[in-house]
Amino acid sequence: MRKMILPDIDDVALSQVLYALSDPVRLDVVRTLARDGEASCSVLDGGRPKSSMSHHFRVLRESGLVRTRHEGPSHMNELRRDDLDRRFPGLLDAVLAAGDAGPARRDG
Amino acid sequence: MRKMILPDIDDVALSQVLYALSDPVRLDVVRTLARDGEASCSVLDGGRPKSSMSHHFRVLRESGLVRTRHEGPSHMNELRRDDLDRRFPGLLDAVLAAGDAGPARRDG
DNA sequence: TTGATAGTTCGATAATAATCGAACATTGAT
DNA sequence: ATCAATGTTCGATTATTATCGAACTATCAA
Repeated sequence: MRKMILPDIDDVALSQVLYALSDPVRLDVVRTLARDGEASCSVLDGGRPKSSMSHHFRVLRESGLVRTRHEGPSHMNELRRDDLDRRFPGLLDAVLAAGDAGPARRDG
Repeated sequence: MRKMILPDIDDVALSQVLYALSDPVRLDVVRTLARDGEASCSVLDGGRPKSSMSHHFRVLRESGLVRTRHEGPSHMNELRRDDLDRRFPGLLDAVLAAGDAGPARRDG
């Protein structure tokens, strides 16, 4: 396995973070991490194939949203809250405050 | 021309807004509108083809970010700040506070 | 070493989106 | 009606991304 990516938060572009967060699967991962503190990849996969999730975790890492550390055979993920709050103040809070990702109304 | 799209802000999903903002061209339009209040499409095109910009404006409208009104032959665009601030409190502020879209560091 | 578990990487495919020229529509002026 | 200006829509192309099986890597236990 190649070295884990952990970009300097100052090298991350806003567009990059917004893009990473714009995918419902990844947004759901971020929400869960915000609520639960940290979790392994398998806990967060929602039944999706490992290869699909591995892709999403890579996007989350490259965009500075998530840090992954190796803990035995599993990988524990956590939000880079401090880094993000410093680099993009209020952004993560606003995203997490938005509740679920779907429309606020169920019907018209 | 078909009727202008102006979705109820409650029908807009967070993912949708984040996606719309994740494109540098569209993010730049949003920044300009936040600074200047309103502007026509041609003022905001940055030299790009009209058809490309028309696509971006449609994405911005469909995601609830921008409202377009017809003013003579030109179309004036403005941010839906109040709607957005109510639906996603703090989000637009955080995005606009982030300064330019690129990495914070020019070099390493 | 063998096996089980947890993720990554690779490769192929399908889906989505960006780009942009050309044709069309709308407005306002002459 | 004709013309110029402003955008939209259409259609085709290209580029990016999501998805996922299969092969591979790493870790731990027996």
